[in-house]
Amino acid sequence: MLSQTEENYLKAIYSIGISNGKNINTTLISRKLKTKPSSVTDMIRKLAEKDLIYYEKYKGVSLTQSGKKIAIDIVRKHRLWEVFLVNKLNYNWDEVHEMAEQLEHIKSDTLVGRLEAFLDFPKHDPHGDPIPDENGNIAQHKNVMLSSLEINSSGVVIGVKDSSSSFLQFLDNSNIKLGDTIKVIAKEDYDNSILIENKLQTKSISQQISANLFVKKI
Amino acid sequence: MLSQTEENYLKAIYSIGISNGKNINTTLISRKLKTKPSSVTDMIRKLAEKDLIYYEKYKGVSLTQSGKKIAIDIVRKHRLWEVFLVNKLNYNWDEVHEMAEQLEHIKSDTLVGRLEAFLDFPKHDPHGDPIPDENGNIAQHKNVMLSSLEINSSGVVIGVKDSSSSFLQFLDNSNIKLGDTIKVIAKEDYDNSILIENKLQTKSISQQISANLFVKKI
DNA sequence: ACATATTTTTAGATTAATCTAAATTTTTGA
DNA sequence: TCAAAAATTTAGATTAATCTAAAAATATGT
Repeated sequence: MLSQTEENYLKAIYSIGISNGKNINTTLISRKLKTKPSSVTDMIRKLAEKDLIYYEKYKGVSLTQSGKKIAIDIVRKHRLWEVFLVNKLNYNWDEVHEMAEQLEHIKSDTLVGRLEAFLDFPKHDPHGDPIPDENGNIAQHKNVMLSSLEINSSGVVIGVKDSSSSFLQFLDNSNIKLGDTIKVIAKEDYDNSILIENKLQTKSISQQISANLFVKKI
Repeated sequence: MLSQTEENYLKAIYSIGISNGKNINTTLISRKLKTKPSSVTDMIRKLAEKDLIYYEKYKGVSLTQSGKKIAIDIVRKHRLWEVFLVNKLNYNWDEVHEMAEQLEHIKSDTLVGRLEAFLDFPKHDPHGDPIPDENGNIAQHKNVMLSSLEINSSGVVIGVKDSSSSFLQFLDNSNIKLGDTIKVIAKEDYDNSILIENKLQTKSISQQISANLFVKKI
C-alpha cells in the first residue's frame, strides 16, 4: 500500500511527463510538489526500489508500467470526485481541486467503480479533462487551442489548459463555458488578442486566455 | 489544522467517554487505537498542549469544549459519509466503516454541509446512530435493548450497539433490519435467549444478539 | 498497611518525509 | 576545451508518530 506522498510523487511525475515530453528531472518534480530537490532524490530512490519508476542517477526518471497504472488510477479518482462535487454537491468548477486532491487518496477496491456508476460514467471532468477508464485507457482528445483558430472559423469549447481558480473565475465572469460555440471574428497582430463571438456576446480576449482554451473545430 | 492521527485520538477519547462514563485512561485509549500506552502518553501531552483535552499525569483525560466539538464533527462526517455510501453508492451497511474512517478526515469548510443537504438531512446513519447537527447537537435516542423487552411487548428496531461486519451480516442473514417491528413471544431463563416474531418469521435469538439491538418500545 | 500487581510515564530508538549545507556531476557557453 | 553555472546527490538534522524497555506512580488484596 502506497502512502499519499508516494502517490503524489507518481502523479506529479505522470503529469510532468504529459506536458514536458520525456525530460522528467529532479528540479521539475520539486517545483511541482513544492519540495526541495534533495527530498525528491530521496523519494525517487524509494520509488525506484519499488519498481514504480526507472531512475538513473543524474539522468532523471520515468514511470514503469505499474507506476503509470497507479498514477493514472489516481488521476481517474481525482476527476471522478470532481464530477461528484460539481454535479451532485453543486460546487463551481473552480472550487473542487483541493477537495479532490484529498479524495483521490481514499483507499478502497470498489469505491471508484461505484462512484463512476453513480455519476453515470462521465467521460470528462468539469474542466473538460478526460476520465481514464478502469484499465487506465484515456480518450485522447486531440483538440486545438482557441488561439490557433483561423478568422471566421468556429470551435466548441472542450476544456481548459490552466485550471487555476483565477482562470476559471475569469471564464465565469466572461460568460464563457464548456460547450460554448465560439467564432473567431478578428485577430490583432500587435498583441495576438482575438475578437470572438459566442451566443451571448462579442468580445476581445488576450492570447493568455485563448491559449488556455481547448476547442474542437467545427 | 489537526493531523488525522490527532483527530483519531479525539474521536477515540470521545467514544470511550460515551460508553465508559468518566474513566478515560491511557490503557483504554491504547486498546481502542491499537497502539502502545507509551504512544498514548506522548499524544495526550500534545493534545493537552493544544487545549483539546484536560490531562493530569496518572489521572486520565477528558475532552475540553473545543476538543469535544472537533470529535463530534468527525463523528458527524463519518456518519454522513456512511449514509452516502449506503444510500447513493448502494453499499451494504456492513461494508462502509473502513471507507468512512478515511472520508471523515477530508478537510473542507463546506463539504460536510453540502453532503448533508445532498443526502436530504438524514437524522441517522445506516446503523441507526444519530447524526450530530452542524452545532454538535446530537438527538439522544433513549431507546432500550431488545433483551430488556417484556414478553408480549413489541419494539421497532432502531439501531445496533455492535456494528461489526459479522454482526451486521448475521442480522442480514436472519432477516432482521432497521425499522422492523419485533414482538417478544417468549424468554428462556436458562440462557436468556428469546423467541421473537417479525413480519417474516418467528425465531429464537441468543442474548448476545438481543443485547446488541436497540429498539423503541411501542 | 504494605507487598505485589497494574498502570503510566520516561528514556532512548526507529521510520517516513522533509530540510539545509556541502559535495559531486552534468551542462553550458566563451 | 574547459571554467563557471546549474542540477543533483549526499550527509546530517528535524518532526511526527510510533515502538521497547525500564522506571515511577497508583491500585489492590489479604
